[in-house]
Amino acid sequence: MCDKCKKKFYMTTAIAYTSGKPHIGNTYEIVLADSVARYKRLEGYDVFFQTGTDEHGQKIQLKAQEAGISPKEYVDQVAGQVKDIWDMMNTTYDKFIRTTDEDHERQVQKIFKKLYEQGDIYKGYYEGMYCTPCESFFTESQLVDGKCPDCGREVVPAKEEAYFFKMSKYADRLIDHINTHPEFIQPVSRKNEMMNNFLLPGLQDLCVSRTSFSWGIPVDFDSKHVVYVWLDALTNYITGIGYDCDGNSSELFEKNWPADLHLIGKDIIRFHTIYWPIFLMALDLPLPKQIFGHPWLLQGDGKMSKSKGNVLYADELVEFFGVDAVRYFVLHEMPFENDGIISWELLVERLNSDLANTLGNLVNRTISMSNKYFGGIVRDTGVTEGVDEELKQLAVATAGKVSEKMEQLRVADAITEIFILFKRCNKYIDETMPWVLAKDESKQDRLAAVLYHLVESICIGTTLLESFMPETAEKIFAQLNAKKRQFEQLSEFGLYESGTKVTEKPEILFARLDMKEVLTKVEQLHPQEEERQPETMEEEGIDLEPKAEITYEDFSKLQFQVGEIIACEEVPKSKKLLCSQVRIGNQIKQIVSGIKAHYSAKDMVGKKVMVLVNLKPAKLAGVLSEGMLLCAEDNAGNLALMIPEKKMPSGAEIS
RNA sequence: CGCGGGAUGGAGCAGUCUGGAAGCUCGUCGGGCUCAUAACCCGAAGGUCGCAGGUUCAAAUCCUGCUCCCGCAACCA
Repeated sequence: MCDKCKKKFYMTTAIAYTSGKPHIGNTYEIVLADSVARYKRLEGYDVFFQTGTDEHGQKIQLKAQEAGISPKEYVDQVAGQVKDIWDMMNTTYDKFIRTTDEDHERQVQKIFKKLYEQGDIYKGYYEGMYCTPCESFFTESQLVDGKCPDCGREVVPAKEEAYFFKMSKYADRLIDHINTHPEFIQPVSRKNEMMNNFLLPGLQDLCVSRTSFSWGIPVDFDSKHVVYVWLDALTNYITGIGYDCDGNSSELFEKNWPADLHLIGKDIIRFHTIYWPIFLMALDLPLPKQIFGHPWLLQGDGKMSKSKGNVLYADELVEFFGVDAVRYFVLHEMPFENDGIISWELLVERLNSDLANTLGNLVNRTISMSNKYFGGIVRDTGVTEGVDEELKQLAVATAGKVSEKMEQLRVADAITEIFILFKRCNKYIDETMPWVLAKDESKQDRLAAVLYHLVESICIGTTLLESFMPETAEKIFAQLNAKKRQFEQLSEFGLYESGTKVTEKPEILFARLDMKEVLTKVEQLHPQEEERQPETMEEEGIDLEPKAEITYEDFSKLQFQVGEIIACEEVPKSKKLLCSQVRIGNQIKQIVSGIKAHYSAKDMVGKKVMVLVNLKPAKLAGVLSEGMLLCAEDNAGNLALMIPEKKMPSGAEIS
């Protein structure tokens, strides 16, 4: 196919927020996208694959402040990290856009202005209660006793100037589009969610500017404001390929827009299926063809956490298992609609059984036999038997099956199809028993044919595998002295050049790993927290950031007393809160505490505990709390109430 | 009644929309084989498909109620 007649395919990932190093979950998305991009290229599409980083916002401004550097320096650092990980994962993006890129910023300003001028964006006021010292807005419901929840001071009704986007104007058009394009939102279950929760009840106008922080793209005609999040972030999909809202868009843009696929996490589906299409309508641009909200990769069984040493980052996993094994795992283990689980144990299991046993060993034994029996020369002697047919048929049918799955973005299933072929190859070896043929002089041609069929099948499977495990595919081809096939050739059997010599020393593709060894190493890397053993045991001490020194006068402001819990119940509608009636001397205070996970309401009753009594009352989950029960907390978040070491009367002062 | 997701043999998942013999991978057990990375191939055991009702000739699948998990949200005082 000539380059010009290739069909274009423009796809993107979400841009990563540069507030910190991306973890395995973020990394999953780029690998998923990369496998789709690579597969589309194999199928003959002219793919443009964009990813990048989202670098504005208050959070980043704060992080930079903490680090004592400028926001720009900070995002440069993190964006570098993100890019390094993307590159380490061997992903073939064509463009890495950063929202701090000059051309992006300029274009966002122009877009903002244009939308303002055509009346889609209007200046309004964000109304609420304002606490001047805290410089913060609060809604009525956030206030505590009508005062600032942060500092407790008076708040005044105030308005903050802000620009809003008129969402409702385009809602009907969007609803119509979604209804007439069932493929627009994937998986379909998300579509209903969007419709029922947001579109049908009526869209609120979206606040698209802020004055409360400065790290953002300034609104050029109103310099107090910076563009707020979505208008900045989402537009990367068009600015990255050269959109210009004055009509001078690049050729790249004209060729590639609308996008064929936005791959995003399920958490930001709303923004991509509602706000983004509406922005595009306002700009009079066609809508992307499909938005796929993938599920999340979760860690372990919930018990896994820092304290168990099972926090997972891509670079660490790659060190243990190699890039392709990690790619394989995240792609294969990730279901289509529900969240998937990743853990060291599962990773080892998959690596051993699928990669080492099924695939690696197949390649290895095939090459070994070719060397042993024919000095490495693989010949097609044409001596076929009935048993060959099944293998051949499967081999030539696999590409079609994989494509079908990929079309639906069922990447895990697509990979499974390829491995079905490899498993069939292993079975074929048992069926044909080359080692028996080898002992019979008259069966030499048959033996050669068997090995040829194996090599040929492996080549077909490996071509398909390249999208998911590029390095491994390359290694296999190198060992077989073969080349990647064209997609159209995958339905032909027998293209491996007869008489080719395979490598003499097959390299182990994936060494089996010992589960215990891996887990031991992991533990060394992330020392487990000491199991809490009630009696003895030297414990690991906990060091905290030291706080500023205080005077005795400061301390004496706090009033601690022993309180007896005379009743306790769970706070309805809350997950962590218990509401206790605490007798302190002769008065009873109601105290709400976030300790439900550690104490049941029944456990609490009768305990004499340490109470901070002169804390300003506050409402928690709507329930008044007039003090604080003091607890010790360990690194794992376990709580222990402070209880007097000897019997003390209720109300006894603690000082 | 804040929003959403989930519950299928020991583990991880598919199947649920469009009812019709409970499936996949791993693990376990037994057997075969020896070219190969203690790998490969075959076979078996193991599930009242969270619970209770209902609809139906037929329910993992549809309806109702409930329980338990997990995210997010919530002022973890």
